[in-house]
Amino acid sequence: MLNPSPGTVDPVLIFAALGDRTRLALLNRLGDGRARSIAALSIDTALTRQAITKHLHVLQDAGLVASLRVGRESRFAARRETIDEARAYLDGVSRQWDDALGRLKAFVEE
Amino acid sequence: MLNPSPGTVDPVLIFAALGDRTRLALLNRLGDGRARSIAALSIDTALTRQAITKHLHVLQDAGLVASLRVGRESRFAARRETIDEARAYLDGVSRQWDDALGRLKAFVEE
DNA sequence: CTAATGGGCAACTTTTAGGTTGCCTATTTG
DNA sequence: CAAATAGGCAACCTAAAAGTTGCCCATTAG
Repeated sequence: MLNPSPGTVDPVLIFAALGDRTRLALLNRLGDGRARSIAALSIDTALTRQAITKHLHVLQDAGLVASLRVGRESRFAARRETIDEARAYLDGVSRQWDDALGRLKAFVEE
Repeated sequence: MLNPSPGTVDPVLIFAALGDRTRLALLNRLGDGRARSIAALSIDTALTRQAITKHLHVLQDAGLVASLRVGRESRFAARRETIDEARAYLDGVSRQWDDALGRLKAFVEE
């Protein structure tokens, strides 16, 4: 039904997609669960429709949004799964680092 | 004692810093809590020492690592706080999206 | 004291990301 | 059907990122 359901995505891709102000703003707008057309997402932004289109594709490649063509418009909606995947990754990092006590001490000693 | 303790950092900066394979690898190596010199972090990587240095500075600007000069070497260590900040941000996004039920339905209706 | 090691700095090259313009096609709508 | 709307595609332009090389300075080791 939707476009890409890429099971699991490379965390680097996800973080890179999140590391841009415009895309983070798009994601936040889509965070209300409503699917929106490219045109709808392009108003209220200084950028051109094509720029927004590119950003949406980056988000889609990262699995953060999915698209569906409806008539002449293509609607984009946020995907929870991938945000959760990013969270899980950071949780893993955090957990790994938990075991690493005495990190500041390690600054001094060799 | 350490270099920058930037209270709170722009999420975009953090995600952008995480969105690079080399930097994510560096972070993972530092995730054991040991502080390492640039030279130490440069072996086992195809890149030059200067390239690694640049990546470390990007990580530092994002608050993900801190550095301390010890004699002739400068040691870098991971900072838990900023990873937690990123986690908190994603938690917020996730929580916002929780309220958004019927997202898929919204694909069909206007 | 003289190597050798660890880094900083700056200039430079190359690749990629962000963005624009122009044009063409498909779908609505009056 | 004609005009308007929504997008796709491709070429192009910049600016920033990633990486390199070269050189110089500080610190440590023989």
